[in-house]
Amino acid sequence: MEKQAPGRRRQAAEASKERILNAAEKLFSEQGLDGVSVREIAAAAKLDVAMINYHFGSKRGLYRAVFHRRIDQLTEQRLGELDRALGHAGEPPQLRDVVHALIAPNILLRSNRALGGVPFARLIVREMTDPNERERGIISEMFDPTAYRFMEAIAQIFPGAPRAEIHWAYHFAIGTLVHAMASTGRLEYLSRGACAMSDPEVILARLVPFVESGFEGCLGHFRRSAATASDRNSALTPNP
Amino acid sequence: MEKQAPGRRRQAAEASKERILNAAEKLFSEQGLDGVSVREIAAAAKLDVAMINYHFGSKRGLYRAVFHRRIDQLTEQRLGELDRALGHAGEPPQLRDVVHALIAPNILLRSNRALGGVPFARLIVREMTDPNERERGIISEMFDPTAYRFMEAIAQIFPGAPRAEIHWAYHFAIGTLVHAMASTGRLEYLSRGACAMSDPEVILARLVPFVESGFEGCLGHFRRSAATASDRNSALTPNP
DNA sequence: CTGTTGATTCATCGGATGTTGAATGAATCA
DNA sequence: TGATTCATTCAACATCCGATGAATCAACAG
Repeated sequence: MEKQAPGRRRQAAEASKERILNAAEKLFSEQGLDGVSVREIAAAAKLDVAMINYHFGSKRGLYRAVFHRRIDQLTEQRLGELDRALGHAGEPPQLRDVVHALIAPNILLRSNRALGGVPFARLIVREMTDPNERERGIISEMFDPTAYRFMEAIAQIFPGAPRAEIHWAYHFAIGTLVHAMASTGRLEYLSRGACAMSDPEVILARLVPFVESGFEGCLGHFRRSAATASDRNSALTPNP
Repeated sequence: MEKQAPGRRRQAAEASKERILNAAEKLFSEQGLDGVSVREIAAAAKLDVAMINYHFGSKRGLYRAVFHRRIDQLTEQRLGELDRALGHAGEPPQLRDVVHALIAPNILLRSNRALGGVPFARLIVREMTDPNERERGIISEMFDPTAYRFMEAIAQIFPGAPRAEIHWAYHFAIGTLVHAMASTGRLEYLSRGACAMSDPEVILARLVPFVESGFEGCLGHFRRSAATASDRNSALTPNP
């Protein structure tokens, strides 16, 4: 027998891990990996310090675990919406739908505590803007698969565009998205409260047109023009 | 006599401060405020640990000084280009010129070591995406004056646009810019080297059209339409 | 030359850091 | 029930942290 009733033991242990993960997610998002001590996290979770190393091996292990708890769900949401935007095969999708699929799950995440809420969104921003992110590989694990799929969708919409130009435009679009996820409060501060990031639909109604137009501005003149010989047949995904 | 020849004393001291500032700028940009110890900075500057507290009071004081050394020069550049974009009074400026003035100095900064180069650019990104930035106030000091002036220029181009919509679009534009300043290496990584951030002109030739189109997408339909009564006469800068 | 100023060095302070091994105790299993 | 597993607690480890007061030394003024 391998899959029995959870057992009060494992169940309690699992609850402890969740308490630690919740405290770590909140504190890491506010202060950064190096700005928080394991003692602070343990105190916030109302558990002993040693529990963190027992359950997660190390502080770094806990940091990784905070992301791992959310990765699958977020990736699933983004790819699901992309598939819906792609619709039936053969026909190029609408740019607006692809941009919405690219952006919406990440913005809606902010107001959905089950998906991590603002703390997890801030944490993603922290990791995405950290020049030492590579050595951890969390961003790659989280976003590489969706990135190439989204760029393929963009390539369908602008068939003549060289792959490098698609990468540039995609990079800019992600930048716009990341900053919108950051919730630094600077928009509210500068606008003296005239703007608020509390309603995700209010954000999306403005962010999606901005990014959509950005793509058009970068790639629009490739829409119906023929690709040059060197650009044709260049795959967006890397070759083995 | 108060302003004599510098004196070898002050001159040597000033050189020490510069050594510390350079080391701190590099290390803070790579590892963050909490990721670097004053001992590491002192070692990189080949000076005693106590020198940091002697010259800058505290670690926080050094952090602030790293920004202060660059603030004036950067603000001057940005406002100078904006003034040139605004041209002669009365006539609305070209959107492309305003966007270029908004973006170019920050991108050119990356390849100009005298302005801080990539390290200072990364440091700005770190500070801009930190939710605890407010308590330090560095970003406000650095960007508030220019922000309002740029938004006024945008308002001239889209006379019917409500101030809140201008704030939204400006916020998105800054996000695109900030991510481009980050130099995370992810663009190069995803594109397998097909794109590179080394040449600022290559970046600007793509980034400016992206942001320009973003503004158009958000505010374009306000360009020649009349403002509503509630929007008219609403100043962009805060009232006293 | 003499006394003073101020930059630099040295040693050290109290405390916080991540991590660990041993002890504890309760749920689980034979 | 008795043995065992394992989550949890406790105490401690070695190290690093930011900061400082006293000592040192050279440049400067008179």
